[in-house]
Amino acid sequence: MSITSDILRGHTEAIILSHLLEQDSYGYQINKDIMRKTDNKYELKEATLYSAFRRLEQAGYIRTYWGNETVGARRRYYSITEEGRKAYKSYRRDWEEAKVTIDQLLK
Amino acid sequence: MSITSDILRGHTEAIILSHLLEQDSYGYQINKDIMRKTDNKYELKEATLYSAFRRLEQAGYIRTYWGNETVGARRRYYSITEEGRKAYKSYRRDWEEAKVTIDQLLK
DNA sequence: CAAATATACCTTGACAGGCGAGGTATATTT
DNA sequence: AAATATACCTCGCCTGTCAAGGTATATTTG
Repeated sequence: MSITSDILRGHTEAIILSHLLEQDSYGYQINKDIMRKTDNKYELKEATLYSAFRRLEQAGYIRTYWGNETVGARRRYYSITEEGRKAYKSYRRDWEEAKVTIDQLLK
Repeated sequence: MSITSDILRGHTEAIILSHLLEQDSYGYQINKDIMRKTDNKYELKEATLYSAFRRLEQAGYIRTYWGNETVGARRRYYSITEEGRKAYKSYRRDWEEAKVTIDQLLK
């Protein structure tokens, strides 16, 4: 793991939203995807993930529904809302700007 | 202000160390420098700054001494230690890697 | 077949960093 | 005389991360 909690902080929600842009998904899957995508360099801890889901739902950025699995454990799916897409875009702009600014400040 | 507290978090110490690489400085000046460098887009709040100084000193990354001003308010200067330089370099590597990873995760 | 592992969900409470709000003191400007 | 600028500092709140714990089902392994 090379990304600290403090760097992670503030990106969690955007990372989740980004994933949901592609397709609806559920917690366990999102978690695995992130690890796979980053060659296990980055792991969203479960507690972090679920608290982020709560915030995103609260904010109206995602909606949730239960999957209709007949075998295996039940899955709670999440889908991004129109508001969520806007929030994602806004976040992306902020991030591009923040990167430049931080780079400046680190010389 | 375009950088949120959550994005800022985790960069404060590195930003301070980076400033001290150039030359010894003091709190008020560092604060002003950062605002100037970023066209007021970024401000390190005083409470944030001073608590970071405490942590950096605790960690042995900076040393502190009082300036010998004869007029005006006294100044507490900070200088970076050899350990601090190492920490800065380590941080820089992490940041370069984190940028790539976060970009990946945001697609 | 019992135990371990994988899939899948969730909560609680501790911790740490950012920062609003407040404070002190000196020098200059209005 | 009051306001502003320079310069320092502390207290306590807030919020996001996460360790540790829990539940339930299905599959693999010894």
